This record gives sequence, C-alpha cells and structure tokens, in this order.
Amino acid sequence: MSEFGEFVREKREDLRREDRAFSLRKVAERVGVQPSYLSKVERGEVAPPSEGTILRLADELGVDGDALLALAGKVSTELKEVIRKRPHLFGELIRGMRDLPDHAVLRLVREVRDGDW
Amino acid sequence: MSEFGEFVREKREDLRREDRAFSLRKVAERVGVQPSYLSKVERGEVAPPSEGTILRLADELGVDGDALLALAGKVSTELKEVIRKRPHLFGELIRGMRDLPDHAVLRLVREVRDGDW
DNA sequence: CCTTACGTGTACTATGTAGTATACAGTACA
DNA sequence: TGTACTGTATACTACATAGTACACGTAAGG
Repeated sequence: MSEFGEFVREKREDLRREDRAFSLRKVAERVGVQPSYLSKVERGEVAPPSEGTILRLADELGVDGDALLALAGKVSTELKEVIRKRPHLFGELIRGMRDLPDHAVLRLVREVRDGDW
Repeated sequence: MSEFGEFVREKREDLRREDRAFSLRKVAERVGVQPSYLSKVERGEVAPPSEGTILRLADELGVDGDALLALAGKVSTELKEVIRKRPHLFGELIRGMRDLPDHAVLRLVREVRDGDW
C-alpha cells in the first residue's frame, strides 16, 4: 500500500546484502531518526517523513532525491522556490508540458542545458 | 509584513470603490470563510489561507491563481502533480531554468504551446 | 552459550494548519 | 435617529504532521 515504504525497504535490503552497515537501526541513526520510526515508515504504518528526512534518506540509499520525494507525494522546496518566483510563466510552461511525451520534455531539458542564452 | 494580506486588501478595496459588493464581509461570505478570519488574513495577523481558499479568493478578486498562491509561498497542487509524475525530468528542467531571463523562459513557453510534437 | 545487535509494538507529544463562533464598537444612509 | 452594515477583538478547536522514548522478543556471530 505504501509505495514509499516498500521502495525504501527494498532498496535498503539490497544494499544490506553487500554491507551490514545498512541495517534499519544503522540507517536510522545516520539519517537521524529513531529506528522504531523508520520501521513504521518502511512498513507504511505512518505517512512518509518530512522533506529533510527524505532527502537525507535518499542520499543514504544513493537514489535521486526528487524521485524519492515524488514517491512521498512531495515536490522539493527548492523546485517550488523556482516556480514561486515567476509563478505565471512557470505555471503556463509546466501545464503546457503536462501531456508531452518524455522525449519532448527531454529535448527541452537539453535545449536549456546547452542553451545559448 | 504580510505581502499576501496587503495585496488582497488593496485589490479588494480597489474593487470596492466601484462596487459595494466587495466589502470584507461580502467577499468573505462568497469565498466561504468568516469575516473575522478574512480580516486577520488581510492584516497579516494569521498565515495565508489554504490552497482552496486562496484559489476561490483569486477568482473573486479576478487575479491569477498561481500568482496569488505564490504570494502565499505556495505552488498549486495541480502543478506539483505534473512534476510528481516525472520528477527527475522536470527537476532537471526547472533547475536548469532557474537563472534564465524571462524572455528565454517565454520562448520555451511559446515553443511548447505551438509545438509540433 | 551468551551477549550484542536486530526489528517492532505501544504510548505519548510538540508544533503547525486552517479555520469557527460570538460579541463588540464605529459608520452610513434613508 | 435608528437600523443595518462594516471591520475587528477574543477565545477556542479539530485535525494533520513529524516525530520521540522505551520496552520487548528474536536471531546471529564469536
């Protein structure tokens, strides 16, 4: 039921097979939460953690922060901040891209990256 | 101090000069909140309202929803939903556009709108 | 064997969010 | 001149968020 929890548990157990430092308790300690809490999170007994905790967890597990936040139904404050500064412009742009296929979005990403602005 | 409140009050009082239906009480009623609450919001005594209330208020005042949400430090659930579905792609794109000048973003908006995808 | 580490159950909590309900004093207009 | 409307002060509340603290039984390694 909790896609977020399932993903974290699987990823952590994968890492653990190669490195005992990825026990629930040790990861919890490095991330800065109680083991009982991480346990509940992984089993979906409670809602996903806060943004900060999710980002530290993503870092710990070596996964993309934006992607893990997305699994938690969130968008990073950093991205929101960018939109918040030019709401109308970014609003139009993002809404316009809603139904574009991945390759079209990717083309724009490249265009921006290699842009001659 | 509260840019949000100040903006709402000014906009509402502007409208009121031409139409008595824009008293604080009447707007509050149409938006669906208590007048005492809208009063506190306009004076910045409390934090800006929820997304739904802000959007109804924007509609009432005839201003852009995304822009009013931005003044409240928020981004619409609708936009977040678009990002949430392809977090890595949109993350890269939006971060890449953070420092682009308006005209460059606008060019992308047009490109998307008139796109031949 | 035994003790160290493991995951989990239970109970509790602080802070934030998003308001409501009611009463009050000042203003306007008819 | 009074009544109907205006904005505001005060007190309170329900629910969500993001966890902590501690005890417990289990398992694994040396």
